[in-house]
Amino acid sequence: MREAQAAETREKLLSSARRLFSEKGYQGTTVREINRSVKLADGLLYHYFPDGKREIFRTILEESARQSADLFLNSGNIAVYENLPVVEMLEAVYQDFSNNVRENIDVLRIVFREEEARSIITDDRVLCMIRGQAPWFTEILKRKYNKGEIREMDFEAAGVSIEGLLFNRVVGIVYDLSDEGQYEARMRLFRHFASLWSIGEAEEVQDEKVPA
Amino acid sequence: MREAQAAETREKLLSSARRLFSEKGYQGTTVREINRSVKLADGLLYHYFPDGKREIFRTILEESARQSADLFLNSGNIAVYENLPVVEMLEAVYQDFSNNVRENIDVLRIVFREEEARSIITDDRVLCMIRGQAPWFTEILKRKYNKGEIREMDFEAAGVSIEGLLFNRVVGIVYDLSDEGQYEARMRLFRHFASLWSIGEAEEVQDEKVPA
Amino acid sequence: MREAQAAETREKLLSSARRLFSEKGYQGTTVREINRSVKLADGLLYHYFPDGKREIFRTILEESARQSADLFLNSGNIAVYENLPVVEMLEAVYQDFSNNVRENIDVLRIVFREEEARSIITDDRVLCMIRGQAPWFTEILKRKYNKGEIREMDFEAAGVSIEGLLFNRVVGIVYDLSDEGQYEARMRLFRHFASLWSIGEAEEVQDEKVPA
Amino acid sequence: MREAQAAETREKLLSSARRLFSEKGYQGTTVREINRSVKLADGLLYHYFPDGKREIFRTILEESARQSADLFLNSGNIAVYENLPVVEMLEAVYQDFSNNVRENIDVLRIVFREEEARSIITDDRVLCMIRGQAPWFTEILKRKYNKGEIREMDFEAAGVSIEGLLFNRVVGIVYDLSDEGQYEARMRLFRHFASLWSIGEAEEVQDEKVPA
DNA sequence: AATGAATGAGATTTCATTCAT
DNA sequence: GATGAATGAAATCTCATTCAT
Repeated sequence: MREAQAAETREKLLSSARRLFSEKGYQGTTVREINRSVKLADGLLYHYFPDGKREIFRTILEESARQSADLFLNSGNIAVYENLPVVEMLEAVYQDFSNNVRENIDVLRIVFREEEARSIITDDRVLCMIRGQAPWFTEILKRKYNKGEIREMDFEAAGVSIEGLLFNRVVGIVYDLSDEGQYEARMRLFRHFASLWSIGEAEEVQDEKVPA
Repeated sequence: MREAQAAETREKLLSSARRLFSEKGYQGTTVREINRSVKLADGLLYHYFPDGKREIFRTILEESARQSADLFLNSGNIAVYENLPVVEMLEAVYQDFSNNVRENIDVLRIVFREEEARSIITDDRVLCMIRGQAPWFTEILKRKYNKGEIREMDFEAAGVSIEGLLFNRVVGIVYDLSDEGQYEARMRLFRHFASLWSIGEAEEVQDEKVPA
Repeated sequence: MREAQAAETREKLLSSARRLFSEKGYQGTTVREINRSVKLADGLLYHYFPDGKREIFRTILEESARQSADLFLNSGNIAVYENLPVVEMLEAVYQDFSNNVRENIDVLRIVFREEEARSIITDDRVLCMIRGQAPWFTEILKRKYNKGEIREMDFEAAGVSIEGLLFNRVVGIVYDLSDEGQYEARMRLFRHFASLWSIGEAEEVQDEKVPA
Repeated sequence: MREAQAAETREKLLSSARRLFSEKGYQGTTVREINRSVKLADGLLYHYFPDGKREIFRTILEESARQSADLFLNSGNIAVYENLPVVEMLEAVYQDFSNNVRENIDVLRIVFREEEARSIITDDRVLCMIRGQAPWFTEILKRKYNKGEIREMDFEAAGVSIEGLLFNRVVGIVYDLSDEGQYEARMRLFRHFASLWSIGEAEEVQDEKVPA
């Protein structure tokens, strides 16, 4: 009862602070704002987080790091993806990835903004992606090759290049660059990859215009 | 003389503030720090920037926006690039682009961190890249196709995918993700693209490991 | 308890600020001085008056305007005054009025000094007096006429002229022009009016010198 | 030439500062504002007034004190006034006095606002008036009595009461309380005095209403 | 647990004045 | 005489944190 309420208050504090930090930055958010946003008396925050603002910040990031062991694509979906044709597979990966990012948008924005956040999320799965760690996409491509759906190639390099596209998507979401009206452009890009990867002769569409 | 000295003082203020804003963020940088960093009295900043911290911040971004009409790759280099073999061309583009980014790293970090900065740099060439604007790379590929160096494909889509890689590089530099020791991994990626684009049969290397 | 103490702190701030503003002017009073004068920490004023110096200034004037509906003579005294002989009546009015002014001296000084104060105290009873608003004195004179104590005259004009004398007293108190040693001069003035207003022949004293 | 220009600059500084001090108060006026108002470089004011803002303030008041030996009514007009009928005489005195006040309005406003000003203008002719110093009005009344135009009375007391009315006028002008539409009310007051002072029986108008 | 009054260090900004040119 | 860059003390205000109730 009392414990449950306390836990609830703690959670409300964390999630409200997370939203505020994400919107206005750590320094741009005042402790008073956090308190007001959950209708808490000024001193009480220090009951839940004795070290104050800094502790609430660290807690948000640490809990986030713990929870998001599978922040991004979990390998469980590999089986689903491998059975889709290339273009559909790419779009499915893209959509799932985008949704995962959107669910973690507050913490991602904090990570992009605050240097200290990046030192807390040490094993972060976000920024490291651009270095080419995420063997699952490589795995999918290899399976498709084994089924004879795509040609032989450097599957790891191909995985890295797709990761790059996905990482761009993270940045796009973090910085509110809408992908409205980008569906056709994206499809065209996916078809382009499908064509490059295809076994026979390329049947690329070339006259279309990529929409702005 | 005196005018020149005044202009120099103004420049020192601007560049010192730019560096501090980039390192510690707008809110994390105090006016006092800016003044100390140029060894000037507390009130002087208001002589050059009567609206204070805000004005010096806007000025940094506005002047940067004006100067960096060609912040990234200028089309003048197209002729150089088109005469290089694909892998070398990609590496040259990558290096030139990285250098351009490094030269503007302070402003870029500010733009990534501060929401207000993004509302000032409205026509920015940074974030917009991920939407696929930069026809110059497409142009290079078409020329190479006309020379018979690469196969036919959707050149615009190919351009967009390379832009994506370059944009990843921007983020990498902004967030201090070193590319030391990444040379081989990058080369492998470039060779992968070269292979996909090549006219004859692919001679891809597949057994190598991309280093972490 | 705690609420009462908070209210007391607020009151101490208000009355200390009122005194300081009255002595040294709005701009001549520092927030620090106000805080020191009530032995409180620098930030506390903003707890009670979030808009700071400005707000405490407005509050002083607004509360004063509300409380001083009967800033000056209240008509309840008319019955007392009408039963006194003319000279005694004038002296009684003068003394009561002077006391009322002295009780409000701080706010009056602020009103005389600060333009903004005059825009807050819009329905002020101070400056408007010189335009001849205060029907109560006219009423007293009429009653005395009805009792046969004074001659017929333009009672309203007579009221206005006495108001003028009282207003001079306001200015005298505001600007610390003591009326010590002015008792005889004042009496002479009152006797002069009594004589002018008297029914029979004037028995004016004429050889006396009004002291400087 | 050069001296003349210097004197002119000095005068411009003084009169501009006088206006600014009168409008915004001593503390509310910045040295920079004064300099800008006469298009002077920042440091140059200290050439003309080595002690800066304070010296310019003292100079304004000291020069004003010297020049306005006859700030108010000069006795030279007594001859004119004594030949007018009472009501016309009072109106003439009122108008001349009002004009004199208006000509000195800037300094008067400074004197009303700034305590220090009142310590500089020690022999001031303004505030002292309310203490009954201005024998000239007494003199006029005596002359009128000698001509048989008014009855015998305490002429000095009468002088003091008229001074009070005039002093109210000073305050009215200083505080921008217009006397538009007050002409009839004033005339009625003057007729009231004329009636009280008249030799025969009073023929007072009593039914009129004094306009608000 | 809860409240919000109180603290005080530190931030931004102002401004009279000085001084090198 | 003239300029305006430079100075630095002091003002207003913010805000994380503490603490008595």
